Amino acid sequence: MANMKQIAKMAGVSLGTVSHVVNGSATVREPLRKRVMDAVERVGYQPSQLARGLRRDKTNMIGMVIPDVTNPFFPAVVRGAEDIAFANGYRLMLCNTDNDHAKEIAHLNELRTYLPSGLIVIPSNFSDLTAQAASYRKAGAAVVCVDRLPRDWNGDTVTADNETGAYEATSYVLRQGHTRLGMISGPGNLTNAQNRLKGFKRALQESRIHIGPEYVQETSFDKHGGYTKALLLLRMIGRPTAIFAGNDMIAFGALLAFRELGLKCPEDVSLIGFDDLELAEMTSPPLSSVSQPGYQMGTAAAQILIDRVRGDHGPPEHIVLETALKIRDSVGVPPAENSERVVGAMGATSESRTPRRRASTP
Amino acid sequence: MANMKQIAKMAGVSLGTVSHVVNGSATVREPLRKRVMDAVERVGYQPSQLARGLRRDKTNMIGMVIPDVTNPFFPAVVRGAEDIAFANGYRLMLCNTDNDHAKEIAHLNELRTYLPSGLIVIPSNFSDLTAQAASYRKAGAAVVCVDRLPRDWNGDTVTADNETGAYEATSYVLRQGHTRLGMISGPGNLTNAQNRLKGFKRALQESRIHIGPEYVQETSFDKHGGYTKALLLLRMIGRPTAIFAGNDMIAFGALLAFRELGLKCPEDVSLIGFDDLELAEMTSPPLSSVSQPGYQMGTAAAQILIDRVRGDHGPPEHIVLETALKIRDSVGVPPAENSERVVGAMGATSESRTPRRRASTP
DNA sequence: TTGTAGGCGTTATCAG
DNA sequence: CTGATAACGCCTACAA
Repeated sequence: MANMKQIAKMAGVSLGTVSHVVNGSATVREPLRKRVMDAVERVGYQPSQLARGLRRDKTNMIGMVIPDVTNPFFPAVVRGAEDIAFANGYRLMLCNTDNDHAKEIAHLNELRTYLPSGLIVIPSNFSDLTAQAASYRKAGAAVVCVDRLPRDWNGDTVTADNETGAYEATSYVLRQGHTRLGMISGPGNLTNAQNRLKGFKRALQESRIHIGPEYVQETSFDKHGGYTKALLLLRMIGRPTAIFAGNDMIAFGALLAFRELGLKCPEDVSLIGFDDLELAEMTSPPLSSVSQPGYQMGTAAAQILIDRVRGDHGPPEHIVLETALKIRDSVGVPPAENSERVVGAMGATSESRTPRRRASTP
Repeated sequence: MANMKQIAKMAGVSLGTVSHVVNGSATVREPLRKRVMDAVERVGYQPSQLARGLRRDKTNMIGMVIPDVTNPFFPAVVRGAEDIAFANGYRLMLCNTDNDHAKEIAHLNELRTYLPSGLIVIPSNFSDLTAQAASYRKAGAAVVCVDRLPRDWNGDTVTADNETGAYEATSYVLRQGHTRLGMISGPGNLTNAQNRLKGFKRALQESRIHIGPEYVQETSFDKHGGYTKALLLLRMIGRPTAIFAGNDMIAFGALLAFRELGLKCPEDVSLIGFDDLELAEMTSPPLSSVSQPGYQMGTAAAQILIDRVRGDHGPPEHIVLETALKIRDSVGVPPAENSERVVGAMGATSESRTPRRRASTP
């Protein structure tokens, strides 16, 4: 690959002049400039990002640290970030933490040796990024947190308005006449799960509806958790007539549980999710859900990051994106009180009937 | 961040010695070695990947170029690659091409200036990577293609056994008694789509079943394409009693079309997909599909790449992974011949009822 | 306006 | 076995 020295020789100018025209760091007189540009064109010269990064103490890379690309909500965020990054000449280094804080730290430590311009992080469970972020900032790199926030986070953030979204979803369910609601919430230490729970409770409160603590179950943000907790909720005496799932994956799991118990949705139980994944409309019945703008979360985060790199030293930004209630067919009116069919008597063996994980071929 | 010079000073040795102990490039006597290691530990020294890359003419980065992370099949591949990469000290730079060859080329060109160890690419439509790959190889970087192959590709490959998978799926459908099959195939220029079509045709041939060319529709690998083409197929006189979808997204679109036409699956039409996405079991009815090991495709690709970097100069590897037929509920016996309900009379306005794209919140 | 030269943090070569 | 020292490709004072 060609380098500046070669271009300089070809154009009959000094190496420094080449650098100046390439970077516009000094006005070079037209004839020289043209000679340089011609040489650049001719050999398709591109400056080495490595050398440049070494010299400038900063590369055009952005570390993107997420729990798991395989989790259907995150790719949208990644894609949004990549689009903005690419449009501005930045590249994304993708890291999966599996929600493991140790792995997260490991990634952050290694990433730093590439001198990225910044980090876009969807924190893992129990994340504490303050120390790491401080170290990155000292090196002139920006760190923005997305979707959920680590403990005591004081930097830039991009989140969805989880509380309002949950509030609206719950209110909608209440308006259909339900009074015994259940919630299958995400991990209690995740701020997004916390806020959705808060919205849920606020809506109940405003309607002066009380539910026992056993109606709120906490689990991980996945199908298996939703399945297990839905089973639990539905086997209670006085089972909920509607369930608010902390996210769509949980809702999908709940749907599996409904199916297993022979309960029809929404005739026997109503269900509403959060995320509005692309496949929510494919389930049976099509899932009502709170849509949150994953792609925009990514673009917003990348944009803040790039602004910071370009010298924006203002106070921390806290972008909160709106959610939107997406009504489909999974919420109906509550069943007549006396129609509650007892289920779950046969449930003793249900542990072994857990939904299969993704099939794998050797 | 600490550098070698500082470590050298702390340990009271020369810079070169530090390099030797860090890289094991020469045996350093124990006392010295220990002093160096202590200093390294104390300040948490990590070598600059930038400087190292500049010097070695190669970094520990792997460019991962895919059509779109947002497409549910690809994240598994990415994840597989990232796991192997991470375990070996490599990082992934993720690039989305949107199946646009120009964008693909742009990515490859820019990536090169980071001197990656190699590239894992899921080629775009009409991809021709021969020139680019040659240039990468000349620079000592490896290039492996995954899932589908560019025109005249002669390098390492990792693919699924698409033809066999499609053959088995089709045979299974035929065994249920169907004789009028339709196929909604992926883009004709994609090798994976071609091979699935080939498997489909081979199964038909072996059963001596002939279908007119209008029973094979080609479209893009997405829900919208599946929806449109399914509508078309189902409005034919003598419509197929079973449809083989080129991938699950197409199948999902077909399901939407069934729903719109009031056709029950599998009573009125059977359907089978390809990919076995995690959400195939959530649809109504649960979708039978050919499962292909995306994660393993990623790990295999990364492993080949790393082997190459480590000096494996053998002939091109062509890894073909097995698929597995996943039987759920979307394939049944064909409906009685005279029960074909005419549909589609009201379909004139259907263009406007296209499935919505993902909702976006401003 | 243009050129020169030092140095970013490493690795690798080559004396000692 | 250890220590200088010269690149790697680029940017940026500073000098001309």
